[in-house]
Amino acid sequence: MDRRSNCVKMMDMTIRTARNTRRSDALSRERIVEATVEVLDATGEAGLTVRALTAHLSTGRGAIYHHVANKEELLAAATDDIVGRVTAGTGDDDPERAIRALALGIFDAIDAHPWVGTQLSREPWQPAVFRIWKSVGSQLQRLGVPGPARADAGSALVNYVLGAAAQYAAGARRATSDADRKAYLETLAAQWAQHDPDPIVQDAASQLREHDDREQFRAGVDIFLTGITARR
Amino acid sequence: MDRRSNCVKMMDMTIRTARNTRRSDALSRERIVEATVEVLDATGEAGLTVRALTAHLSTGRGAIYHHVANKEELLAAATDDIVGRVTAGTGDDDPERAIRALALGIFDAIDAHPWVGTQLSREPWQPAVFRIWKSVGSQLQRLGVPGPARADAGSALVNYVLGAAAQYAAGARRATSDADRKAYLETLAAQWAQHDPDPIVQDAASQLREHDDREQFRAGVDIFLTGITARR
DNA sequence: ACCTGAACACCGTTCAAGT
DNA sequence: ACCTGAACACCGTTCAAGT
Repeated sequence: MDRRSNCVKMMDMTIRTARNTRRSDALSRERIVEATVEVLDATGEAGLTVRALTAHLSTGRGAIYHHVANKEELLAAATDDIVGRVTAGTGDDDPERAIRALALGIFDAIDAHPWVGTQLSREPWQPAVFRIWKSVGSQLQRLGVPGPARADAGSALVNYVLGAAAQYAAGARRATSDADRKAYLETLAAQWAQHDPDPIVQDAASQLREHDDREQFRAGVDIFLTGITARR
Repeated sequence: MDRRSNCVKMMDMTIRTARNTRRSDALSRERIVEATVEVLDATGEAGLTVRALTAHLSTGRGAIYHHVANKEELLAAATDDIVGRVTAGTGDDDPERAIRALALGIFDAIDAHPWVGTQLSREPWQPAVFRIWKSVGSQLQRLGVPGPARADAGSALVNYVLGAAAQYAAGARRATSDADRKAYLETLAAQWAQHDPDPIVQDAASQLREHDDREQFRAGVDIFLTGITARR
């Protein structure tokens, strides 16, 4: 990591000396957000420090404050970057299929970038969450859900997606590989079963061992869609 | 605050001198968790620092580490304290009404203690979340939802409740009074409406101005229950 | 205008020293 | 055994000084 960032720094210096111009990757809000995503993906939420970020960008600690107000804005911008790619890609003709695709798209984005799940449920009025509201709202309109009911339906669906996002993200953070994840759930199920003799818990523990997060998430979307269309 | 904590310290000293015994409020995990709730309620999540907590307890910074492993455990224990009171109080005969009461109980607890909402969606395997899972699971069983479907239904409902919890908590954190909250939503709706001419957004902005968080949350629970019973 | 990096005002946690 | 508080290894953010 240190080796690599020194190497990048040397390349920049060469370019600057040769052309005698501004370095080609001069700081910009865009470049900073891109670097933020890189640092978050590589080292997780705890790894995103201003020191780590500015080292990755080969610049001084204060430099980023010329382009973003603070770390919170940085996290919101990085999250919007990822979510923007998801909401841009849902062009299905059938509104119900479009909603499913949107929800699963967000699930998969969080699987790839767990920090997105944590960030989404932290601040309701950030751009990324606004994007999700807007997407869900327009599909519900196309589905024929009328005005006031649409607000309730949208709220239910968005809150479900964000809630699941945060929970699954925490799991993905804890166990990176599939094997780790399975072992972790196994231990947890055993703990539950040992801790509490209640048949509900015994049953839940055995379900936990063999459950598939993505399938369970999909089933939840179906339940809400059923609830929405049943009262249309 | 400083005045008050000095006063408490002096009282303790008097008691100790007079009786020549251990001070009456000797540290214990229970007392520490109680103090944590007090500090969180008074100053919010950002206000809970080990320094503030140990000052409130009139003790040294390191003292709490004899009773809890770290700050994360402290937050989980404080959250479990609040959620435990909610799950203990739902004894309705009708399982559907019991689910509604549980969900609204958690909503109200978060309204009173916004930090609970944030904490609940941060760590899926903490005691407080386990409590919620267990409560929901047993009511769904009484509702007649069979094994595998019950896991999907439980996951959907818990994720919805936790997602809504985090979103509303963030709102409650930002605006304490009802008037503040209304003014804030007003400003936000105006920003949306100005920022984006899309009719979906215009419509959502006007809904936002007059919407009631608690009613919307309740509507979401209804949508979910409809979805569950429609496929039973 | 933009960047640098030392300085500031904080954190959570540890641990030798006390009782 | 339990508590104390200085010390440690960090944070995010600011700002005078540079280019």
